[in-house]
Amino acid sequence: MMEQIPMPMPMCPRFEKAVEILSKRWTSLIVFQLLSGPQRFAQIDHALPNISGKVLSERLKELEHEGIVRRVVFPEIPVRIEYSLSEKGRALAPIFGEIAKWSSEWLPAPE
Amino acid sequence: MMEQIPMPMPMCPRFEKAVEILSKRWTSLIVFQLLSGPQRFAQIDHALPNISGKVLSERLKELEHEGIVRRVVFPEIPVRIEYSLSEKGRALAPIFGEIAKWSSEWLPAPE
DNA sequence: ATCACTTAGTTACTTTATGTAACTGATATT
DNA sequence: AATATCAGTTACATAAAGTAACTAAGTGAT
Repeated sequence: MMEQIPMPMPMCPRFEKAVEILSKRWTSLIVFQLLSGPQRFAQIDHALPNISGKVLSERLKELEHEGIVRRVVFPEIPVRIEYSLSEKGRALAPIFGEIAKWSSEWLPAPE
Repeated sequence: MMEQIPMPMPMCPRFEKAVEILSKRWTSLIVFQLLSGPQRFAQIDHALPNISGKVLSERLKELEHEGIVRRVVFPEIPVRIEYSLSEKGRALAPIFGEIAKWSSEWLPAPE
């Protein structure tokens, strides 16, 4: 007998896309790190101690492509490159605010 | 010469843990799906059309272990197993609210 | 001139995570 | 007896991420 499986509500594609962006490994932490201001490659790399340069470089490209991160080249010697959040990127801040609230309410404090 | 890299603020470990949970592939979508009420394995599987049974089963175990998802066995024939969110899990709702807001403001609507 | 050092990455290679399809076992329907 | 259900598991293949060495253009030290 065919059992009735309730037809699922199709998910909003924009919401799905947002989740896809945010739940790619490292993306959220990179954006969160950039919320504290423009930073250079090595700075971000050091702030997120276990990320590899390879993946950081991939993620920054993807985020730039999404219009969330800006990349500005200062032709000094040696070259200086600054990564920062666009308005679209800064608009993600309230999401992190809610994550912070949830984590402080529901996750155990480390001794 | 050793250049001064500003010492990064160490990230709050609870916040980091929350991001780790939420940014594991599929986790967010599973939790979001369960926000609409208790559901069985096959229902969740059908609602998230590209997830494999294997990974769904892994994620549900992890989320149960985190205390976010509850698993209740009804010893009917065939057995019925219901997955639902705990209070800790339902408390994640505001995060999804903010993601929804951001996505409707900043992501292009599909034609 | 040569060596060491900088920045912002890239390359080749390895390990881990995820996807795919077939399969399980207890029971029911046809 | 064959087929179906549910809630998964298993073996195998592919994709993603981690690791360490390397690059180019230039500076400063020896």
